[in-house]
Amino acid sequence: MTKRDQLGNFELMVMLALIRLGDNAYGVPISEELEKRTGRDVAIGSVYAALERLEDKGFVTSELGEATPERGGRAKRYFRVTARGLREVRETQRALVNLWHGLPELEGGKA
Amino acid sequence: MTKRDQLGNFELMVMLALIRLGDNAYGVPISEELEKRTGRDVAIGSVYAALERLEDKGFVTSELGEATPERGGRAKRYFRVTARGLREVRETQRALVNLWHGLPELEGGKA
DNA sequence: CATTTATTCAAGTATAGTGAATAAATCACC
DNA sequence: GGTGATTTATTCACTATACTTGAATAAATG
Repeated sequence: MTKRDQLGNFELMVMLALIRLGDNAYGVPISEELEKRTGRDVAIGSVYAALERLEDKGFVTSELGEATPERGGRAKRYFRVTARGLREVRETQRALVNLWHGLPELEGGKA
Repeated sequence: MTKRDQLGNFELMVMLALIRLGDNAYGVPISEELEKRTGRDVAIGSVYAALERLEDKGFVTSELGEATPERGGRAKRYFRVTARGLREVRETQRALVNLWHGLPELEGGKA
């Protein structure tokens, strides 16, 4: 019955990319950041799907960027994490770190 | 078409509990370890389901315990992580740590 | 056969991955 | 100044995989 709205693996990664990107967090750079730091291919569609779920859960908010930049292309939709979202990220991080802390098999993954 | 067999969030946690438990890794203590370190309720059925997926992926192996212990109850099924499983855990850990490394919002989650 | 300890099953919901379609802006050209 | 090509970005429809839950089953002992 618990409706806990936990973070999935990919959702957590998206949240972390979002935090790092700050004011420049929208679809494309989020995707690039994930590829760069994880070394895995990231389908952009997955990113948007995760962002939508996260917004539904109240972990991020979004707003459209300015309507007429001096380049071609559609307007960007900027995302930012909410206080609740940040709390949830910390919570998930804490759980993981508790689980792997002190395991000699997992050295080098430090902080 | 990519069949990458990545670790889900819960699967990762189960793997970590498995590593920590060593020779005593079977359903019940795995579940307890998870509850203890994450602070979240864990349905034992979820643990078994994850273990089965992990075994399918070649990340863990299992074998039945001795048939006649001096207590009631069915025989235990012991699990252990494979070399490939350990590699995958390290890989996932590395990706996460890369993503949160250096973010001031996430201090205190150290190693 | 009652009790204990443990695993398995079935069926539902949630999360993730993919490729193609659509949207909204600028630019070049006449 | 209207039209279509180009650019940048988001959305959609579907499929696949992961997770959850509660109840059922299994295998041992007293």
